Amino acid sequence: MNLKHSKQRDSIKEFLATRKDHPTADVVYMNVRQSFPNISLGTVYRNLTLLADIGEIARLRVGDGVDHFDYDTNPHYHFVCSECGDVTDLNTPVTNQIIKDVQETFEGEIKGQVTYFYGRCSNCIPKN
Amino acid sequence: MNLKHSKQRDSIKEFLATRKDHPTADVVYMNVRQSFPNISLGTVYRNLTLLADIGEIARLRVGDGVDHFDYDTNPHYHFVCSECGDVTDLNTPVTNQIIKDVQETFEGEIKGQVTYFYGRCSNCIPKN
DNA sequence: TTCCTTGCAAATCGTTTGCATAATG
DNA sequence: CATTATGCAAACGATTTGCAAGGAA
Repeated sequence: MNLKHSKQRDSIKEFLATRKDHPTADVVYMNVRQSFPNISLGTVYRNLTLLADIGEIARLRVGDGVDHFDYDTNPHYHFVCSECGDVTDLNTPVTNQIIKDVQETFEGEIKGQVTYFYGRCSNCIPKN
Repeated sequence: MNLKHSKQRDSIKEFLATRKDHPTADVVYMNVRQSFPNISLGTVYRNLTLLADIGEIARLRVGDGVDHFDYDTNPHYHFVCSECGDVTDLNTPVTNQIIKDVQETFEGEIKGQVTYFYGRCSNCIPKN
């Protein structure tokens, strides 16, 4: 894979690096547009896909029908608020034990695992 | 929610009950059409959504961009083959311990958890 | 007769892609 | 110069929805 430098791609990575939440392509687009008013959604999608493919960022499919992107590629759990849709990091360490357990009774080859937790985030729990 | 009987809905449930894999809406449509040649994709989607909402079936979002549906609503893990796309059940028991662990360090309210495993199924592993 | 359900088609949403042009190495 | 990246718009695939007609209680 032959890469060439691009200011747009840099800007997308930079933006992602500043966010601890997990923006969608559209959010990335809205924000990067402040530095590159002419950037197109297509370019944003192309670069997000490329960066995810080469492992510089992670694509998160949390089941809400929209892809989220994460600058942090270290394995960690995510929480998805069913009410506001926010995706946040959890700091419980990820274990591989479950993969070993499952592998024991499975004839295929398990390469990985995706887990996300859902519920109500603290902001969405009514305080009285 | 006020439900009325419908042959189409029955047929969709019946079909799902016979399958241990996890058909997509389109697959359900193709099959139910054998009994109801005039059924529309919209009706299939509407009923699958309805049945999932009232908890009679489960909607699986395994990250391949298409919703799968499962007649078995008991909590169990799923494996997704990255090569052929097949979704199969795993028989490793689901534990709630991980939820308790995560809840310890999380201010929100965790209601559930979704895990799927991916890799190569036995059919897709080359035999030499 | 009420109102839920259907079939049909059009609409929506997120994402991808073809193409001509611009930028990079 | 060779090739990758861009902007734009059109295309796409999965799913949803508006509407008038049909069916269940």
